[in-house]
Amino acid sequence: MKLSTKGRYAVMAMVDLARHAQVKPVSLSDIATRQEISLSYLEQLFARLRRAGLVKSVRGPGGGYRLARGSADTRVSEIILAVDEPISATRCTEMGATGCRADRSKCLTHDLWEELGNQIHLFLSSVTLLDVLERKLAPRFLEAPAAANAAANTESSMAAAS
Amino acid sequence: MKLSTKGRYAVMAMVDLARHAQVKPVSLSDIATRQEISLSYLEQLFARLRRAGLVKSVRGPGGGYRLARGSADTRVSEIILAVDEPISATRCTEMGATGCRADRSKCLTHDLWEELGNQIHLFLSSVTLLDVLERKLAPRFLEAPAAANAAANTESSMAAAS
DNA sequence: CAAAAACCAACTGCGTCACTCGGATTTAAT
DNA sequence: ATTAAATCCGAGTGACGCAGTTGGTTTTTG
Repeated sequence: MKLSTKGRYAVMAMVDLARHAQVKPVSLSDIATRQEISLSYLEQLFARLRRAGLVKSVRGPGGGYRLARGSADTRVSEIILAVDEPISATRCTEMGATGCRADRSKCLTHDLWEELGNQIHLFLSSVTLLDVLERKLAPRFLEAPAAANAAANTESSMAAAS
Repeated sequence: MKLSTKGRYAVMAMVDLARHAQVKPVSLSDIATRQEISLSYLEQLFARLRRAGLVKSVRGPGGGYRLARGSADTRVSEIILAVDEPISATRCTEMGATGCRADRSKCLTHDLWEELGNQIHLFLSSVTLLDVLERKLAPRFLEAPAAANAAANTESSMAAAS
């Protein structure tokens, strides 16, 4: 999962859409002025979002976009995956068993990137548009037991010893 | 924290260095052939790693690089922060209280990106080079999902972020 | 019909990435 | 002393994605 400002723009726009599309569809020019994003750039982003089935469009005057599903059923990870094109799979990333698993010494880091991708996806798919609107992000990640924090800041001995 | 293939190259090289620098320093040409990375590109990466204090250099024939600290005391997050230049801080990201906090509606997503950055940094700083070598990555993150949530309250995660 | 909106395609300036080239310095080995 | 191995250094290059622009077309409402 790629993390770029492009995905951030898309999420900003989708949050704006979820916030203002209560009664009638929201035009992209409204979002553009509110979020200070270029209209044509928004068009490109929403073309992808529409193809991904995340929004529905209404053409003609008074038209605009609505969420295809509810704001509680639209996850941030879906938005980012919709607008970012899939990773280039340059070296070892994400290629199948043939490309990388064969040579173990070269791809010691493979598991690391895979697990990092899992973490990111886990976090972003745990947050819905409604969560962002209500500023409740990923309660599972904010439970914050103090013990975990202490461990997180001083785990050098742990990691080294084990 | 930016995630690019550049940081991945740096981590690959540093893992290779940690693996082979037992007795004598490791030359970049060795790493280049083993990891299939261009030598001059490695030179640029190691210039940054050296400036960041992660490696030490030995010049002349038989020279090369060593880890400045032990492999158990070198964290993946440090490597990535060393080679990736700081984020461009384009729109709202990471700017202080003045830039973004003022307009709440525009930056509903601010907390989301901040927390995502915290998650990524927390994960990558919990993995050392030794962990990668021994394929023990962040046992806390591989436990049962309920207990594995690396939780961070605001202060500690800010402190860890940088 | 006119205006508002979604649609669409092509192009542009810019920055980063991964890499190359051509050196210079340091230092061990002969 | 010479050679060669290595780090250092700066400049430049092709490709690519990002963010935006231009200039339309279609659809639909009033």
